Amino acid sequence: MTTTPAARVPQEERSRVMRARLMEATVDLLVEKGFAGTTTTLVSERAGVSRGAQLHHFPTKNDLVLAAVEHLTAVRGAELAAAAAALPSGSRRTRAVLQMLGDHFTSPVFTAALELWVGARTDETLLAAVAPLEQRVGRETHRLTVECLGVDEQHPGTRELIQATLDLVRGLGLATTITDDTRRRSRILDEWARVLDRELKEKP
Amino acid sequence: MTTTPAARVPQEERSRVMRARLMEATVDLLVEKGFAGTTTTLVSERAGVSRGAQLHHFPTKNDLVLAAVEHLTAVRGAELAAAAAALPSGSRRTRAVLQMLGDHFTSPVFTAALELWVGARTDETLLAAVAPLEQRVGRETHRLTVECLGVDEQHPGTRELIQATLDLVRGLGLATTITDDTRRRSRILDEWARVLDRELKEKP
DNA sequence: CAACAAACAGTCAAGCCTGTCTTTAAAGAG
DNA sequence: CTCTTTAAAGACAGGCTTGACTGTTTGTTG
Repeated sequence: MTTTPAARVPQEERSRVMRARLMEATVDLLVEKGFAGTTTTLVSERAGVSRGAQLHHFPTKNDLVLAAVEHLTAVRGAELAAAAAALPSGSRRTRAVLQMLGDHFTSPVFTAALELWVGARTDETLLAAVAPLEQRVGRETHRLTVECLGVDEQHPGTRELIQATLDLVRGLGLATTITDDTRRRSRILDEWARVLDRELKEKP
Repeated sequence: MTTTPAARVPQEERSRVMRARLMEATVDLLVEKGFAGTTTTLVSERAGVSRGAQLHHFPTKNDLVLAAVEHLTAVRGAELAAAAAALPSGSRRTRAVLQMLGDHFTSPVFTAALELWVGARTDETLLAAVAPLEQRVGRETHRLTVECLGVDEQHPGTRELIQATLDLVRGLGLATTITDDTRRRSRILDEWARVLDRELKEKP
């Protein structure tokens, strides 16, 4: 035989797969080794892609990380939307929404995003790419939360309480990266749900 | 002249000064360049200390960073205590306490601490040093907040509300490192102060 | 004042990361 | 079937960081 006639994959598809493998390896490594520990060499090894191929698709490390940021953004959106769809209804809904947010902000995707935020803080180029994306995600998350809770954003104070809720879970997520205290988190969210229900129910 | 008889400093003092210079330079660089960007070479340059002297006091980078963590912890405590002492009394006290916390969690010391947290997440050794210190600081901050607000921690729910408040400002601090939106932060704290006063006043 | 120890200074080699370069294989077009 | 273009592979050099090493100055102690 001269060449294997079986494997006949169009180059567009090949590229897509390669890029996906590289981006996913990047996100994995962000979680595992942190931003600084995510070297291009490790990424290509982890992805099972040769260094040449990697540099063909992503000429510089920034190109790779930027692509990974976009990829991550998409994953984050999908994950959250899925969780929102599976939300129960009834009296415990507020608590369930908080649980969903809490889970999301302690998941690996959050960890990877955290590494990017902190990395972007001292990297001009990365910041330019991360900031707008993050703003979009933030707005989308806000919208989703409002929708899940079924509250009226026009009512004064409501918008701020939702924002506070999101900042709270962000803070909880950050704390979790160092010491994972699930019970503590749970109690806080219990109480927060109570406050939220009370404050928001008066403004239907 | 043979030697300048004027400068006669005991070695203990010299060491102390040198170490302090190095630790402060380290903290500065953490803010400016991030954890990964804080190289030992940069630190010695910034501190105006020779490389030899640096390695004499801190044989490895970890030794240096660990010392910086402790130093930072002390600074954080002092800063917060000072802010607490200057707190006004009266009806707007709750808001003032939140402002104090908000300011603290957006200050350079917080930024440096953030870099250490994130760095420690993927560095076994660093984590072992940061985690216990952070727990101490956390408890101390909690205690201080309770004291400033003058609330009764025994009352069910109060403890969780205080914890939530601290996690909220932590989240706000994290968000600020990417996009500094002072007005947004201010409105959120306004609203939270209102809620807090209402929730806590019922439990004197 | 003399000997010792600590503090300080600066150089050096090893290892790692990034990105360039050359070469080979595969796909698409004529 | 051949030619061109794109994808993939792997070696290579330049730059940077870390920590070890040698030598010098300064303080302390007998």
